[in-house]
Amino acid sequence: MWEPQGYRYDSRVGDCRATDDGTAALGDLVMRVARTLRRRGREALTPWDLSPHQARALRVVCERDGVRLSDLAEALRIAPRSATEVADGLQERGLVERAADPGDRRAVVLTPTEAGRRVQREVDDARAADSHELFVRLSATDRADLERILRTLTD
Amino acid sequence: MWEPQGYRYDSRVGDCRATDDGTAALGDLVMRVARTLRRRGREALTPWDLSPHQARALRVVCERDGVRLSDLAEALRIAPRSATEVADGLQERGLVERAADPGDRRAVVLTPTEAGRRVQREVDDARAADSHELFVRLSATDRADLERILRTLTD
DNA sequence: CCCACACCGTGAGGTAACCTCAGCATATCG
DNA sequence: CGATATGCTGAGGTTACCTCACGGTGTGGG
Repeated sequence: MWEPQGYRYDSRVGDCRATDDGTAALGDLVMRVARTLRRRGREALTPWDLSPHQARALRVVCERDGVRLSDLAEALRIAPRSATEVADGLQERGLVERAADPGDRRAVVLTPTEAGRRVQREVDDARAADSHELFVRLSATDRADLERILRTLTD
Repeated sequence: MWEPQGYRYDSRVGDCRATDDGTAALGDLVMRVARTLRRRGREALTPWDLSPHQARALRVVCERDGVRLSDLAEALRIAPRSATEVADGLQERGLVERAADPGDRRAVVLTPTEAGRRVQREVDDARAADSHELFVRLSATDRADLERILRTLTD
């Protein structure tokens, strides 16, 4: 019985070796939690039939309220050409609109439609609810500790 | 100036909303650290020209010391057919060997070659060193707290 | 002023890593 | 012993990337 659901780049793995001081297991643990988050995030997106990338693109478009395709590519860390395709997908779904940049007639700016803005809000709420559901099991002090510790790891 | 290096499914994002109790930011933080780990893990793999998936497959083969293709597929959470291709890649590099399963002549078992075992050990060491390098910045108590907290999130 | 040059988005076409389906060889069970 | 299930793989499709080339547009030096 095989079911597709899974995606690539998991990296949750087994145990570590003797010489270790626990740091290897930490990496695996983080990856494991991240995998859970990613899976749930993907599932949370299905009602809108959006890929994670599309959701991210929509978020960028809504946040900056008008993005040039090349800027979107940079934000998404994909090649400029690929941003065209992401924009196509969002436009097909009626979530963004293409318009000529008044300041530079070569450029195309993506702006959110009303539907796009609404979907973005709903997706954001769903994501927050999902994250909440996972982390609410921690005590308040654990949450604070976790945040502090993770923050020292990201700078 | 565009450089490919990046891969998909990042999901490190901006801030959360007012109604929130910090749980949303926690999700983003975890994803962020995970992204760092994944990137570094990928970079650590380049000397052997292995994809993350191949490294994972090699690990499974070495751990279980002889895996049927269908079991590998299950471990990797990919379709059985796709395991054939992963095995092809590893075999081309001389890291695993195909052999008929003595107990079931339909099945093919993958066994690590000597080179495969060595590479697996080296990759594992590199990964451990990498994880160490990241987490060693934390105090011992922070590391213990982090491990404990993450463990309560994975059950 | 204009022309070489850089930059914008996109068509064309390629690749990697998945997938499903069909088919052959083998196992298993009534 | 035949029906049915299982294990691997060839053939071919999909998706999400990529590079290259091109036409339309800005820009700075002669």
